[in-house]
Amino acid sequence: MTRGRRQAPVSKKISESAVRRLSLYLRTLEELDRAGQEMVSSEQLAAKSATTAAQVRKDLSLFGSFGKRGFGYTVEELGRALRDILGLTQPWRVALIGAGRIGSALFEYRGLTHRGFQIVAVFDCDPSKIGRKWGDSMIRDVAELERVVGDLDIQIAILAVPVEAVQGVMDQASRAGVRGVLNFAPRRLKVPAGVTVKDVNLVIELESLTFALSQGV
Amino acid sequence: MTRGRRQAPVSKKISESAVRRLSLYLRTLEELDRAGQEMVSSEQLAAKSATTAAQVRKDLSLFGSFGKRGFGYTVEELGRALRDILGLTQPWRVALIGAGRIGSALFEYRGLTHRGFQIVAVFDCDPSKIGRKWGDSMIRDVAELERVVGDLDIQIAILAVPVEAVQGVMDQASRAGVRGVLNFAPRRLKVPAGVTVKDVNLVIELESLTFALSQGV
DNA sequence: CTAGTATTGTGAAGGTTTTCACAAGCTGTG
DNA sequence: CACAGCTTGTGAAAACCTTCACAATACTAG
Repeated sequence: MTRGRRQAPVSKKISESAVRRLSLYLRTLEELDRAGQEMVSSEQLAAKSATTAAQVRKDLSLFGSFGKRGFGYTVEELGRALRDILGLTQPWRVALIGAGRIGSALFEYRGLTHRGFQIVAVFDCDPSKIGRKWGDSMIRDVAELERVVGDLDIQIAILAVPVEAVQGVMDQASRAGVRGVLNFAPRRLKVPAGVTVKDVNLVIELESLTFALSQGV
Repeated sequence: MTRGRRQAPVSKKISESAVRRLSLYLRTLEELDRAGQEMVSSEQLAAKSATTAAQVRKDLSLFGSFGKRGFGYTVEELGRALRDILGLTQPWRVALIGAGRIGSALFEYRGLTHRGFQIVAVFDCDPSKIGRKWGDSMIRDVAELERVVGDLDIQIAILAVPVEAVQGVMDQASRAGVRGVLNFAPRRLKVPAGVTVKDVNLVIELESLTFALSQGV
């Protein structure tokens, strides 16, 4: 073992919220890097990520020791470490399922490719859409999902289909070997073990907003 | 006080996650209602909402007592109670700021109006978009934001603008009297006290997904 | 080389959320 | 009416997460 950064203590269980903060830290670090800053303290990282210095240090300590006592963290080095922890050193190959409004917005969203998420295939079940060109890929029939996921080595699926269709599509996707899913339909999906799902649900966000607003009255 | 349901014990602090679960329960109840079911047990509600029966009962007990021992909850009555708690008895008037891809997808999204969120004004700063018709409203210049928010009695703003512009738009919105904000731009907003912000950030969702996937290896 | 300053990394304390387990209470039956 | 069966509502326990506080340590200046 070198005197450099230590690796993760053991495989502890990491909380969802800790992981989300790591993702925030990474964004902050990228901003600092663009601004040309080389070192950052837990204090500053916390201020820019809306948390506390102790929380930052605790979160990082779950994975190792990345700073220098008395001086803080190297922006670039900590960024690399976080990318490593979050699994962002490889590019991820993503299937977008559903070429409606949400699908279209996601397809155009630059933030995804910029972070290493490549949408390598788009699917729909509407015959009037299948065959149309989006960017330089073509909208495919969702019936081909199983074959294409294998052929293109796709690991992640984004489900942007109507709620009635989503469980069926999910079943196809998991049979095809997709291991991670970002689900925009407002239904809790049943998935086999080994498949991870994250839900994005605007109504829940809005309702937690209206709850807060009504409380405040 | 009648022998009916009791009201909230006192004004305790309610956790964000509890509120989000209430929103989930409400959706489950609406599904059950459409299916014609009249009663539901905490057990069943939990199964359909991906949590535990004890959690359901604890969450509800934060606000009062809505069930009948030995029999469970009346689907319709509990639904009404949850709508009341979440502040959904009034319709909410929403401004959509940003008429790009995301804005467009949100504008078309039926789920919002269905839940009582009315998009009563759309704004952009791109002169080529201002004046265009979307549905039966017109895209307005974001410079008019302050006046229109007052005139139309808007309480909530959805920010679907580029990250560089978002803090400026937020400042305008809070000056205009908006009290709740759903922010799609990947930047933590600074807001005056009394304004509540919820962030929606796809990159964080995807990165917590890739974290899980890389761990699983 | 030593003293001084700054900031990390981390056990322990404190706080919050979830789970457990059971008394309380409702309804149908005999 | 009394009893049996079932499910709620809720204190108490357990698990989990955040904050505190300080020893360890890296670097700079003298």
